[in-house]
Amino acid sequence: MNYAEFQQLVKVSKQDICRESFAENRKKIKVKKEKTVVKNLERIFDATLKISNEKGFQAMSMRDLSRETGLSLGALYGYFSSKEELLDMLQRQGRTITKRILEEHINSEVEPAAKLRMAIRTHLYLSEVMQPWFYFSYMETKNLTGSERKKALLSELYTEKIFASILKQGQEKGVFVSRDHQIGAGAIKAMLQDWYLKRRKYARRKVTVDRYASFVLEFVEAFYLTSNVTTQLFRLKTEG
Amino acid sequence: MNYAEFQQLVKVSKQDICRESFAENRKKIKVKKEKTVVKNLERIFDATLKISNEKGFQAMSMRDLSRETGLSLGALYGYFSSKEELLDMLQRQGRTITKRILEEHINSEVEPAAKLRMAIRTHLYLSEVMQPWFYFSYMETKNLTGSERKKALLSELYTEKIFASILKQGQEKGVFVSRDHQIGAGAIKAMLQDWYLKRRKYARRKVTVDRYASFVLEFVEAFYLTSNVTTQLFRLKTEG
DNA sequence: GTCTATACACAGATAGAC
DNA sequence: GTCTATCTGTGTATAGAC
Repeated sequence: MNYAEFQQLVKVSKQDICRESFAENRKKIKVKKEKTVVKNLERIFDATLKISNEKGFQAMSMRDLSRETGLSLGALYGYFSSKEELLDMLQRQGRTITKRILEEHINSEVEPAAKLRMAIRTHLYLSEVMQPWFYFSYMETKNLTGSERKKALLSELYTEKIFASILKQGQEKGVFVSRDHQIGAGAIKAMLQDWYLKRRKYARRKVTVDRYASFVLEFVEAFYLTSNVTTQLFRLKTEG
Repeated sequence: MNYAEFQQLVKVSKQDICRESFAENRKKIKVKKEKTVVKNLERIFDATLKISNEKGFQAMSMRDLSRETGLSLGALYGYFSSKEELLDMLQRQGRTITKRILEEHINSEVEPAAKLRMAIRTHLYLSEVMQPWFYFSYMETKNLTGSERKKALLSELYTEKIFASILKQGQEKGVFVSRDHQIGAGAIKAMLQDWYLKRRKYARRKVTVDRYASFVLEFVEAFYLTSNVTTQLFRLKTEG
């Protein structure tokens, strides 16, 4: 799985989910032609991400969104019934794609060390392709209300649990050193988040996804991988 | 330096800087009695942090702030001339305290490994005492404009540079393994940020600052500390 | 389906009494 | 110094023509 294939995969998923989402909300959405809905919903989502990531979702006015999408104020309200609903739809869509793709990839490995590598790489690739959504989701979760907020927070914890359970499994099998796996999972997640939250920094420094992925992996493996200790010793002896 | 002493230190610093800030902006601030200014400015700052961290600075209305501080709308404008200026003042104040305290502590150590430990511990303590400000600063930087935005971004990079230069120094002296110190500094900062951005998570799990600090240190040292490799080998032999 | 025009609420900010 | 009352702009959302 290389990066180009990954991009294609996400693009297909996006449209799939746009259609699914349309089917679910057929009653709420006034516009009835599926082709029109899918086309315009994607423009609306992209524009929302663009503007919100510049100045925040609250600060984005419907007039801003109208300008960016080329649709009038009235037309916009054919696709959602309130600004808050737009936020909910966008968050839901991203969560669905993320969950689907992460699970597919991680389940393709069974051995803990390989699973860990796959999970880290997949998450980085995914957040690279969908960077605007990841950033948006992180920054705007606090603006959600009620059940949508709950779901967003659960989804955040879900990713962390994936890493925690991989670490735990590896410890039980003896391939990982016995160290706090919950805080460790949080630390891994923090590093993965930095990739999409500080993307400009990494771009400026010309750090690629792959290089970042390698770094995170080495970092984590130096701490957790049992076999790594001997490797380090070897390096120490040969290098000086 | 324990946590209680640290709290006291920050509290004193806060009032100091409130007075300094008042001296600098004597022309802008309409209210003239220093005692009144320092007292009310602190209430205003605290209320702003409280409300903003719940729903964002943009979404906080001046009427919200009036309710929370107990001051009327008119009275509030005696302390700043616009909502944006309030944001700038608050960000500036936090940056000043942070920089001052971080530098004081880090400069008290010279040896790289000790300096690294001190830097990590101090940053965690500081962000624990000033958690509302750290969270606020992170979330609202994008709402700043012009020179204030620039200063905030520079200040963010400044912290990272501290870690990068400690790592580099250690590598030159041979106490740290030769590995990317720039990405490493970013990773350390990401973990430190997680502490104040996800504070509720850690509180729920009953993870204390000290335990988190120890974890981060062990994690980082496993990767960078030259001498650690032999320690790990020893542990591996004795534990199984 | 999409447009323009507009209703209505609420935001930030100020004036002037006390 | 602080209050209440108010000005003016802008926000979300809808109505009704095309």
